[in-house]
Amino acid sequence: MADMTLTSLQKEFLLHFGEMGSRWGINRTVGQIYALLFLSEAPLNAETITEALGISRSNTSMGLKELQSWNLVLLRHQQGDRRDYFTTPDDLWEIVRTLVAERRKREIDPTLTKLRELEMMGKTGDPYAEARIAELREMIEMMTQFHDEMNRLETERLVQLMTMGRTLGGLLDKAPRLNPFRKAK
Amino acid sequence: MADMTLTSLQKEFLLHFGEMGSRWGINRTVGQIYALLFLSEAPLNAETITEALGISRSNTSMGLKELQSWNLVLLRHQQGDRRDYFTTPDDLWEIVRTLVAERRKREIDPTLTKLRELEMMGKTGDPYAEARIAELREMIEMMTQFHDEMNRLETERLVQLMTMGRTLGGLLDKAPRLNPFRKAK
DNA sequence: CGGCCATTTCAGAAATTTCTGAAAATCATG
DNA sequence: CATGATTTTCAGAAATTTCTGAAATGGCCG
Repeated sequence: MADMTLTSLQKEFLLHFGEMGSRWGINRTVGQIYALLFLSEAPLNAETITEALGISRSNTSMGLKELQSWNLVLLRHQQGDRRDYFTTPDDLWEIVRTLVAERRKREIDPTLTKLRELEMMGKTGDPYAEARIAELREMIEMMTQFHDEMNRLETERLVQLMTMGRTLGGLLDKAPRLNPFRKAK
Repeated sequence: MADMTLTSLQKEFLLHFGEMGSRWGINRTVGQIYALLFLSEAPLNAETITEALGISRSNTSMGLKELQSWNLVLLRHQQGDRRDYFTTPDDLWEIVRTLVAERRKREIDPTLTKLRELEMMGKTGDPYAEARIAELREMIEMMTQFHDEMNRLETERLVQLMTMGRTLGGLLDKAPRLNPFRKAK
């Protein structure tokens, strides 16, 4: 295995990601595996990760599986070595796009589906709840459509948009108004 | 207590929020309490919530405390009744703003602080990790600044921006370019 | 002050999630 | 198709989180 003495920088970063893991909807181990890969220039194999983090080999396997299900790691192979090596994308913007897409898939889309389903139920004798649900569905649709738009922009454009600062408000004056939308109460 | 027979619409919505709770970083009970308040036109007191959800009074108390720490519920009082009554804001945009702000506070800000702290460590003998950490910090700063900007817009403007659709890309051509930023590799 | 109603706290019980070691599956290669 | 290296699965153990009932706290009113 590559020498797996971690620098104090790596150690601290990795412990932080571990602690934050629970807040981000992944567990400590998964957070730490990700952090380790993120800071490693070269791809790492499961055995190296296991040693570096002092966890069981099976736990590493499950953690990597979880990261793969999030599309957060890339699988690489080395010439003449059958083991799997993992990395994270170099491009941070790609990472963020993936993260947002996956979170949307897990945290938003199922709710959108459920809301549409509830609206299909028809009259329920609770007009207030029906209205609230419809309103919520509309808002989520608007936000996911906006996300789709942002996602369509190339990275350079996205950065341009994000660094616009105060101009954002003024810019809207120049935009044609489409889809006039009722003002929120 | 107000009659707490739930309609089937309420029941389904509430169960869904309960299930999603874990994905959203709150627990089932907290999700259900929020869902119930969200669909109720009138504010509810703890006893009513307890009965409606079939949980213990103390669990309700803890759940409400959690929701208050997220600023997701409003406390109301009724004339001649000493009990606390809770609701959610009518304005969904306000709810989303709060949600995003709180998530940022819990999920992003501590990491930003930690990254800055790690950068203070100075030379660590791991230039790649140092560079990666700096790059991550820069990106998070850019995104949080963008969030601050969006947050500064009034709701009407925000809706206008979000409903712009395809025009978004074209609009950028009209914007003055500030802060040219290196293209991602 | 004392009684009463409402809410919070908290220690332990219950439920859920995470982790491990051992066994099973996979799969390239001789 | 047998071998050995690698990865995955999975049942139970360990750790963590959530929930409860009982006791403590808080505060209003007479």
